[in-house]
Amino acid sequence: MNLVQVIKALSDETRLRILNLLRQGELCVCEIETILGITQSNASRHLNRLTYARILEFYKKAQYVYYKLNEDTLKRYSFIKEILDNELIREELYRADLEKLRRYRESKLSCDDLRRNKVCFDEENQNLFIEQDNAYN
Amino acid sequence: MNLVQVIKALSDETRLRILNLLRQGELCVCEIETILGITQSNASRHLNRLTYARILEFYKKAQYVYYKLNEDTLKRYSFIKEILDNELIREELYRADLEKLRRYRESKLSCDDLRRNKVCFDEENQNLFIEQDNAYN
DNA sequence: ATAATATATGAGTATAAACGAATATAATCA
DNA sequence: TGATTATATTCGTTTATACTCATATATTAT
Repeated sequence: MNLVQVIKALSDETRLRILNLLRQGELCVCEIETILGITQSNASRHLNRLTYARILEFYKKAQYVYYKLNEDTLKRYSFIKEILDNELIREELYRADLEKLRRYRESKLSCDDLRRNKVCFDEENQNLFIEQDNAYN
Repeated sequence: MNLVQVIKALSDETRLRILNLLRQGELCVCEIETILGITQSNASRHLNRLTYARILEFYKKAQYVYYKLNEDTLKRYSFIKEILDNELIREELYRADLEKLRRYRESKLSCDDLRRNKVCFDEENQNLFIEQDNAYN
């Protein structure tokens, strides 16, 4: 892994959004999907790319895969830390994502709830809302 | 210009090589081409891209266009400075380019000489060599 | 064992990026 | 003025990237 490859791994908005979330602590794939409003396969692919560049690492627990920042890599490439700590916060998009994450955590809902109850984020007011299970789900 | 766009501008090896050279001071396009061994149109395009991202700026003097780092942008995005100051030097490719630049400057040849005499860099020993003008050039 | 769920991956498509060759433009020199 | 030179740009091609939909895999729950 050389410098250009690391920078390329950072040069995508969705991947920066993922790193922005994971800066607050580990998350499983379905949490990332839901908070960012992206498809499952898209989330998986971006997570894979960041892992390949060693910017992320993961561990499996039950049926979930938890991703988190690879601290060794952040130490080695201090400019990544600089971006995460000082640049992301300057743009509204990333601040809004953090707000969604905060509300999700505040709700005390689990990843299971997210899927079972089809929890979504209302794009207008950023609030969590829950569609209860019904026969057609 | 937002964060992703700046990072994308940095996510190419040739552009990093250009920035690496310009860290040592301004250069005109033909000097960059020759030292990096890339085509004129390629050099021009990458310089344009870096200028569009405000990482570079330029001024014209006679028939030449001189490019240099935009210090305001480097102050604003300190991670760029971090990359230029601490990361490039770690990889052989960029160190070799700096050595070519040093030899070029040591030779006291001008940009005019570079072109008129078809100065090239021998890729094996990194030395400058000069093909004298002749009727077939 | 079977069904359900979380995640990864394959296939196809659309878009972006990088490049070389040729041409256009603008400045200089003879 | 006409030729030369430095740089930018256009065009066509190739490769890389991002995305969706569908399917595969693996784990859990019943």
